[in-house]
This record gives sequence, C-alpha cells and structure tokens, in this order.
Amino acid sequence: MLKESLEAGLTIGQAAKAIDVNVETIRYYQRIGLLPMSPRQRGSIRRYSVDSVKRLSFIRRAQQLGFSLEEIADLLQLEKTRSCGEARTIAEAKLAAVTRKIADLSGIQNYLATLVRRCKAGKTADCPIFEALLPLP
Amino acid sequence: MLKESLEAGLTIGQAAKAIDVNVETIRYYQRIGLLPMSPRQRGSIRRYSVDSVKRLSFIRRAQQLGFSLEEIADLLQLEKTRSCGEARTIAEAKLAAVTRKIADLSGIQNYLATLVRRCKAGKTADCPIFEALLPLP
DNA sequence: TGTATTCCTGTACCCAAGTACGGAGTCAAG
DNA sequence: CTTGACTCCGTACTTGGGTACAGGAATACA
Repeated sequence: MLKESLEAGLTIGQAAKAIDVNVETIRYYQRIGLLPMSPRQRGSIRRYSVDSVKRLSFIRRAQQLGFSLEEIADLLQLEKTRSCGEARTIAEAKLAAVTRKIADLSGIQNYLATLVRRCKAGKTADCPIFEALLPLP
Repeated sequence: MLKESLEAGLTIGQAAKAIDVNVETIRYYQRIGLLPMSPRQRGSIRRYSVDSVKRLSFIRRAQQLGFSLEEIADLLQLEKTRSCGEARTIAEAKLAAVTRKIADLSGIQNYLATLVRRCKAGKTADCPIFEALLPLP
C-alpha cells in the first residue's frame, strides 16, 4: 500500500477494492481463463497492472450491459487475433445482438409503460396489471 | 383429450402444451410454491383449470418482461389483496430498470457501430477495434 | 385385454456466476 | 521476530431456473 504498489502493481485485494469487486471473483475470472494470471514479482504474491485493472473494469461494464462472461471472453479475444477482418465480424455480430436486444427491451418498455399509464388512470377496480389476459405486443 | 378435458380441466401435459412450456417446468413452479397444486379429480391425476392456465401464462409473460420468479410471486401475492398501487410500484420500478438498460445498450451500440464503421473504412494496419477496446465510453 | 402413453413422486443433475472456506505461505509494521 | 492482515490454491457450496430420470400408477386406444 505504498510506493511499491505504484511500481509493481496492485495486490489482488487492492485491485478488487479499486473496481469494487470481490477478491474471489477475480480469482474466478482467472480460473475460467477470462483474466490472465498476473505474474508474480518477488515472492509468491501476484501483482495487478493498470492493464489488468482496465480489463477487469471492461468485464464488469460489459456484464452490466448484459453480456455473458463467455461473450466478454470473445470480445477480449478480439484483442489477440490482430485480424482486423475477424475482429470486425465478431464486432458486427455483437452489434446485431445488441440491436436486437434493444428492440426487445423497447417492446417491454412500451408494454410496461402502457400498464403503468393505464393503472395510474385510476379505477383500481380493474387493475390492468392483473388482467392476465393482456397479450404481449 | 376429449370431453373430459373440457369439464374437468387439462392434464399437466395438455396444459404444458397449451402454453408451450415444459411439463417439468410446471412441476417446478409447484415445487417452489409459485403455482398451487391442482386438485385431483377421480384417481390420482391432477387437472388444470382455466385459471391455472391463466396463471401460468401470466408467469411466462411476466418472465418475458424481465421479472424474476420471486418478483412474480410477489405480483401474484398482490393479486390476492387487489392492491393496484403496490403492483404499480413494482411495475414502475421494472420500467425504470428497463429504461436504464436500454440507455446502456444504446451506448454500447454506438460504440460498436463506430468501431465497425471505422474498421470498414479500411486501413487494416491500425484496426480501431484493437485500439479502442478497453476504454469504453 | 394388452400395450402404449401419460402421469405421479422423488431425487439427482445442469449451467452460469459467483461465494465461502480451510490450511498453507507471505509480508510489512511495531 | 512476532503478529495480524493479506494472499495463494484447491475444493465445496450457493442460487436461479430449470431438466432428466427412475419406478410405479393410471389412463387411452386397438
């Protein structure tokens, strides 16, 4: 937790705290190959570089956006292939998936908004939310 | 699959087929208390009434809207009290979450689209996908 | 009537994404 | 040089949402 950290990188605990994630989660990512094992400098404690931390926060962000860890692995794989064509293909597939997902969610959004609006309109007697008959858009 | 069904209700298999869900899934919902055990008419075979089937399709629809089974259980619980206000609160929270998620996805959509567009523009030497991977917008 | 489907209950298993834990080893501060 | 916090590794457990299967009972159809 002193100058050492700045030179050699963060310990797993520091990295975990930095991106607000559980230490065990970082280990888990390493176990499944999503995150490379950081090298050990002196002794047997691993140090996490700025790059590792970036990678970790990329994972978390992508996750929040609904990507599975497997998909995230694909995304990170792009970095290694150095094949612009392949990378573009994967990126395009992702883009299509994201676009589909947005469309789906928009449908859901409309539906929920309609329910809420109609419910707000009062008449608690026949609450639309409970009308199980309402078909999905 | 004859007049019997019409009087006494569907068998689990018929109900499953009707709403396009696995028989085991229905049993699972019963196990976790999401769906009451249908009564048995004559013999030991359960029959599923129109109401059960409605409830089941409500569950499925709600699930498609992104509600977890636990949340759905809450919703169904509310149905008993006919508390429209509470139901609306839950639906509003869901709506907000969905809206947030759409915004997030739009961000990544833009990001991926930009990458793909720039990559298409050629210059495989410095593929923007590789360069831009880590710092997400 | 016999055979083929369903159905019943119960238990076990699956996957994703972690969490928890035990028994070491390491390391910086007092 | 000890102590307390941290780390390592391996294994086991958890949760949500189901699936699969075994072995027996009931029903449907020819």
